[in-house]
Amino acid sequence: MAKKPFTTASTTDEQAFLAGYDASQFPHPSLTVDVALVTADGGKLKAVLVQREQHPARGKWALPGTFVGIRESLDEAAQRALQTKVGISRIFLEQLYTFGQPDRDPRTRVVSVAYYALVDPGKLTKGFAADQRTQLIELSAKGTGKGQAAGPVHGLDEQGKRLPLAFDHGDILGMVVERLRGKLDYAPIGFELLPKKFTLRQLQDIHETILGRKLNKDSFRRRLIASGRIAATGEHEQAVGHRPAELYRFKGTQQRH
Amino acid sequence: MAKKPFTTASTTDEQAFLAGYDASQFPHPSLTVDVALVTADGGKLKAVLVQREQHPARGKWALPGTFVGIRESLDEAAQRALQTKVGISRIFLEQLYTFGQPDRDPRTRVVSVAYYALVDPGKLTKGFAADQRTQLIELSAKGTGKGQAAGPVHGLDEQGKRLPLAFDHGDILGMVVERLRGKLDYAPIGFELLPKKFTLRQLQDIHETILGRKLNKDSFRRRLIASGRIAATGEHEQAVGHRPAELYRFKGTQQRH
DNA sequence: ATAATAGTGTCTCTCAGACACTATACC
DNA sequence: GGTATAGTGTCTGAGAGACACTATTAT
Repeated sequence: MAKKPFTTASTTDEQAFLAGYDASQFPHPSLTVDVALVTADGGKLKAVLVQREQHPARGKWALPGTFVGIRESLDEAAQRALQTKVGISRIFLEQLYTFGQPDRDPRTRVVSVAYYALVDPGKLTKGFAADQRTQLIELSAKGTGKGQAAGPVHGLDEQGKRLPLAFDHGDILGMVVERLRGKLDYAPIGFELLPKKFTLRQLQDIHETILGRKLNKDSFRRRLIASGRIAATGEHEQAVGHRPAELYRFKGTQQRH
Repeated sequence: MAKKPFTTASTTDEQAFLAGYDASQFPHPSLTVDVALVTADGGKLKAVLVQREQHPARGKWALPGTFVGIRESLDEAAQRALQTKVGISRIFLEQLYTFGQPDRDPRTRVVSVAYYALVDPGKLTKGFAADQRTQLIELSAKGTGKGQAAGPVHGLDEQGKRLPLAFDHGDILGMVVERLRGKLDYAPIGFELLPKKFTLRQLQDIHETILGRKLNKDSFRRRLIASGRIAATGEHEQAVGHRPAELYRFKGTQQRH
């Protein structure tokens, strides 16, 4: 086969594809989206997870997800999953990676397109008491900074005890942390985790939480101001017990250089 | 719905999912992989494309692809597509992004997991005369360097005339170029496009081809040698009409810092 | 010897990190 | 005034770009 790349077999396969193939003819993988809704609060990286009530992986924590409808795009399916399972919409949402190991779900073949979403924790705190199965769970992320792998990740309860994740969702969250660390410096990641107006200290806290290490204050300030991505508002924070910092806002995505 | 996130509807949906859902019950998207097999030759970025013989998009050029089998992983499907359609295997292969717009294929709903593969053009030249429909086509990539978007991309024939791409494959190749530019500095991209032993000049040519701009010779040499990712072999190129350069080899992926 | 590219030494500029200092709020 | 954090000015070291120079091969 290596010597004759274009065999009859490959040609008929191609023709079957080109002829307009009937999707119901042989078994296909099922297709879902799973969304890691991530936020940073109190120096901790957290995600909204749903505790499973049924086997398999009963009692373990899973990402909110849904099947992909026959007429909706993947982005739309991810938005619908967030709206339906967490009751939130109009937030930053981006495709991460597609997970398709044949044994990742023991019931049947399920390929899952994973997304991550970012949200200001202030937008999330209301309404979470409604369902005890859905909670904001702290993530354990190994390593620090851009170079190192973060996962797999697991959940942590209030006492720092391990909460197991369902299926390969620990791997998914590990890749989310890695991706956030990698894109932090050149994509509007940090701003999505803060209110519209924020101080440079708050933004630095977000960066430190994602990277898992401390950053230099002076260098961080200079770099962010020089980036042209934020603008001073002239307003200042209030009642903080010390000199109030100026509030900045994100100017929106724009090209540099 | 925004006020009450956890409605009865979402709960029953969850239960249906948890109960172990029958995949054949309602229509699913079909799932394929498409692979951009990319190489750099003569200062041009090229990809292996297949000219379509049938409608839709008849005569246009498409990425080699295949349906995802029910028992194979996505990576395995991508490898199989390369083996079956191009007759090549054991090369660098990495998942890119999953394309799922409902109208991307006019026949039926097809979600495609796109991959990119990198290969030394020396490994590819043999055997391409066998099928005229499968050719190595130059890519038009806009912009330069990391910051700028590259796509959508189209093909170019020997005379520089535009060759239209099928479906959304121009968008896929645009994202491939973007990804290569972004990962070039910290992932073993360049080495995969060269023989095992190469000169620094060859490696710099590869980088310049991918980025679409010239690089500083001195700085490039220092940076690559200091990176610790390559090792001098002591051998030199031969019969080049000028001072022969030393041959280097890639030391393999390893962590720094 | 000449042409052409490989490879080295050094200067400068930019930027991150570090440190010291001043500024301004609440108590 | 005391305390805590905001914000500024300046020095230093690392690394990229630029340039000049030397080295080595084929013709």
